[in-house]
Amino acid sequence: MSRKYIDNPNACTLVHTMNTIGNKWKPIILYLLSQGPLRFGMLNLLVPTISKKVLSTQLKELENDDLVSRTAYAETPPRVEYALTQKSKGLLPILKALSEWAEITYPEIDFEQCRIADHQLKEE
Amino acid sequence: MSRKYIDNPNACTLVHTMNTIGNKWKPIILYLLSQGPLRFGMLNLLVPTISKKVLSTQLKELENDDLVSRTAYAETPPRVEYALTQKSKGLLPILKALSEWAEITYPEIDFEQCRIADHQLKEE
DNA sequence: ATTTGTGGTAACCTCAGAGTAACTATGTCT
DNA sequence: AGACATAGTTACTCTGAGGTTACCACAAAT
Repeated sequence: MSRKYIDNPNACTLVHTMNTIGNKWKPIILYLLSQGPLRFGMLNLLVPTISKKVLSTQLKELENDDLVSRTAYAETPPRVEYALTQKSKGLLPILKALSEWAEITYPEIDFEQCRIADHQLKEE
Repeated sequence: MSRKYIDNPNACTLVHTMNTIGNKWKPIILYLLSQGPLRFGMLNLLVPTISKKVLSTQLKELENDDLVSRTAYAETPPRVEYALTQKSKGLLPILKALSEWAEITYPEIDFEQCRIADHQLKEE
């Protein structure tokens, strides 16, 4: 047997990457932050179907993996801003490539349907 | 509010991509197949910690998404070969980029530890 | 007659991730 | 005094992805 799992450490890094960002919410969070820092409440507005608990968990995990930075301002009511880090900025072109790949590969899927989320958004 | 979920359909395609290949086993299956077609049993050997049932499920889903082709030969005992498709071949450079990103971003992680899987492999 | 090899399927179980709803701290506004 | 706003936490439930074990069909080999 010439081809062995042992010869494929790349597969391991892939598994790790998927464990890190390959879940239901993290790609979308990273994508939204790619356009600038956002507050907790604004993230919650932009992704109306995520619960505060889950959003909190995801952000904490992203912070642990150094993919998101958290800045709390000592005000009342509190203000907390989340932003991308150097590590996650390196990920952006890859996320973009994944996005384009899906668009090209599955032209029959209407990705615009996400717009339903718009109904739940308020104007600023 | 200028930045809306509605303005970010890219995020939707990301979610879709992650739903399609962002789970525990599919990236590793695709990566192994990138070096050539493999039979069911060989995939099971190369990923010794996956159960036959789960491997079967994953391959079926990949086939449904047209990311893997399944060729059964009418022999006894049966022989079935799995291979990448045009769609998944377009994914390979992106998977490679993800892999390299993880290696560069998390240099403290020893991705070589996957080699433990080697103990369970037999020579061909 | 029984075992072997291959590529599965069926029935069942488990547990982490996700969801829900209520609650908190703090200062400001009415 | 009470309501409001932000950024959470706590306690609870629920779902489904993944895991385990046993079994099947078929022909060839022993």
